[in-house]
Amino acid sequence: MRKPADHRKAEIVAKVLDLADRIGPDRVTTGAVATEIGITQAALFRHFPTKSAMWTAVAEQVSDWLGRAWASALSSGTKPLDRIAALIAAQLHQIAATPAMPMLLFSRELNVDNADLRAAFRDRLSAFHALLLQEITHGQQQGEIRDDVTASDIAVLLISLVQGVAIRWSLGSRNFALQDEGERLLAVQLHLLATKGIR
Amino acid sequence: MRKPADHRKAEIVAKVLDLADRIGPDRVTTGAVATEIGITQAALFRHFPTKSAMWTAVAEQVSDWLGRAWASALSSGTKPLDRIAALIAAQLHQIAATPAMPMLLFSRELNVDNADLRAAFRDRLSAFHALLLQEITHGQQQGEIRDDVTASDIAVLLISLVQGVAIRWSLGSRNFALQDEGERLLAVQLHLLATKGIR
DNA sequence: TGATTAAGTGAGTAACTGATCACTTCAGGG
DNA sequence: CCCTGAAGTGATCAGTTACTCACTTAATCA
Repeated sequence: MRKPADHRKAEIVAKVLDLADRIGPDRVTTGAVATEIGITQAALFRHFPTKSAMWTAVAEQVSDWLGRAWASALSSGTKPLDRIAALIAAQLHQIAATPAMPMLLFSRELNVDNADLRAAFRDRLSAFHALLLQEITHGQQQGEIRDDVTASDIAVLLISLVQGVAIRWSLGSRNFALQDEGERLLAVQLHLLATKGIR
Repeated sequence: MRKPADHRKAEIVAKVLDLADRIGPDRVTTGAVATEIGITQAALFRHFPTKSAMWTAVAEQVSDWLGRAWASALSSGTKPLDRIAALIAAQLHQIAATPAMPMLLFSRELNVDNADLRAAFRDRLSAFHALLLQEITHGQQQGEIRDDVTASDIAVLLISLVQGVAIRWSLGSRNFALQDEGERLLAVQLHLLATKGIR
């Protein structure tokens, strides 16, 4: 059962992500990936020169997904608060669909072995920060968001919210719906931020 | 150069934490620990039956530190807001002093290999949540904290703040002071929470 | 048709890791 | 003074992992 190269590559990337979720990023071995796909371990190296290259391909895949999700979030709604909520929701959705992501952020692969992977994720995170910052600033200019707190601090608080919920979801055996819980807390935080007329 | 058993045990635990910080928790090998201490790899197993046991000892050490830090934080100040700030500051201080902790939360060792370790950390996290919850509730009763948001949600927001800052600090090569940045953001969040008289 | 070549195989290898074991060293108590 | 037992050593083992290589298979196309 031979498959054309691009198909196999995509299949490998998907399996790496799947295994990373099920057994942890640093437990993903070339052997496990290969046998689960149904080919020999040696065959993997026909498609990727090294194991690191597989992870780099995974990072590109995830980066691509995130980019698309953000773009579509930004094109929904016109009010800054709505767009912010859409951005956060997209982020939560991506994490739920790629449960290995929180773990991946702290994996040995990313932090020690693969500098490219690390750089890729850092770029993506700061891009998200920039997008949020822009919307928050607009929100403050339009009076939707209180301006007695700097936009950058608000962005960090919102990003932290996502990460905190994701961690709790990840460590807590995923015993609640990440998306729902995240959006509930987001509503709370946005309520705090929208409240104008400080005493 | 022989050392009494307790001293060696403590030395091993400290070295495991040190190495976990420098090269990642899952890269800590018995060989590396031993040679950095200056003994043979085999000698480690005079003090711990398995490698897992070393990690369990590490968890007990960290748990102990956290417990003490929280207790001392709670005994400082009388106003709930002060005590909350002290709790968060203690947490930030512990993370800064034990930089391996965020990574450890997502290590293979904790998530896959060592169920005891996992349980120990989860217990500690929920204990922290409980402490925060209590202080927040007091704060609401005394009118220091707005009560149009549930205490539990506030607790999650504060914990998320810590985790979010820790992640940013960890991924960003620690290019800012975790403690300062964390306390600055905490002040912002507490400002949002303290503001009464919503319109 | 026959040559080319991408995809896959099976059998390896070198390096590393956790753990074991027989043996040595040495301090303290009877 | 010698005996016991804790602490350490050096050699070694079995298992795992990433990666290699000579070789086969099969689809494509000139």
